[in-house]
Amino acid sequence: MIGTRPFSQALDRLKRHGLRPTRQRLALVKLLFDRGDRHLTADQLHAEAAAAGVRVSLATVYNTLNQFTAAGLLREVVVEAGRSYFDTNTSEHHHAMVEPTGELFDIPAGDVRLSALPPLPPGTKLRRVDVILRVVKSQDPAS
Amino acid sequence: MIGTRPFSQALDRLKRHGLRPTRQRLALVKLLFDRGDRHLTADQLHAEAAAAGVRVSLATVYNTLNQFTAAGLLREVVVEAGRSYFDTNTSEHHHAMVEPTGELFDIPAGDVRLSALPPLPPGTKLRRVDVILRVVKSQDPAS
DNA sequence: GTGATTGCAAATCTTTTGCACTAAA
DNA sequence: TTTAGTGCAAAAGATTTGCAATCAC
Repeated sequence: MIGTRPFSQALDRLKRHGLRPTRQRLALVKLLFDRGDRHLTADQLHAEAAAAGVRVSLATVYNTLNQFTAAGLLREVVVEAGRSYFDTNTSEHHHAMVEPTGELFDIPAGDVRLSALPPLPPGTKLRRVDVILRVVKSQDPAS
Repeated sequence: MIGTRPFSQALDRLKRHGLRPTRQRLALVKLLFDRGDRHLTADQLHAEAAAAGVRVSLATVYNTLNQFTAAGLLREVVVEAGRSYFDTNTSEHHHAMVEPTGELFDIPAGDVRLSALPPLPPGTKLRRVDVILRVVKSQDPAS
């Protein structure tokens, strides 16, 4: 029965990461992962939940996004001063960000070639590399 | 007379960018540029000013940093969710950021080679590329 | 039951803004 | 003078937190 698939997928995803499957978490997991790769702020997800008839407080959305990130379900993307995006794609990749709207697009890791690593600050090791292409809507739509 | 150099340098820098040289701006320019490349938050600069005996309000520090950035004297760097750094190095370069302290180090642009540009979102043109190496203090200081 | 989770409101943190006052040109 | 710049306090926006009520196990 295909209709039950999304539910068990969401449930499995939570269980796999040791998160108790509450009504709110199940709903948020579905909103996040049922529609491909997404970049959402807490506020956007909260609005989506409301639109979908799911009652969740904004505080719970924040807490849940942080838990999901800590559990490895999501990745936090910081490209603008006062706003955090949560990315459902946790595999290695980069981002293009459209100014000033803040829209995000994925850039496959393979599309950006980084030379041999530059010297790191002493006593540190590399955890991750983020490449952000900051783009603007071009005045000339033909170019 | 060498003693007057820093003063006229600060004054020139402001004049060159069409900024009226007030007592506060002169003091902030000196704090920012007399000590090599720096990455500072508004709060840090405000604290430095206070320590140096310069009376400036935090609001003025924020406004001044934004004006300096708009005038091209500084560059804003966003690497952490709720905090903006201002970089006195406005030439092309990248950053290494130490977690979780937030310390920033410059990476020369030449140390990172980017392949041919990946396809950009349609109707946009590239404004800037930011590369952020996220590093952690290594447990093993010898490595 | 018992401990984890939620909702709400209040608190926190960073940054911006309104407005009367002060200083630069 | 005239206009730009400053300080203060209040406002704004994003995020976190304290605590009582609720839910999963």
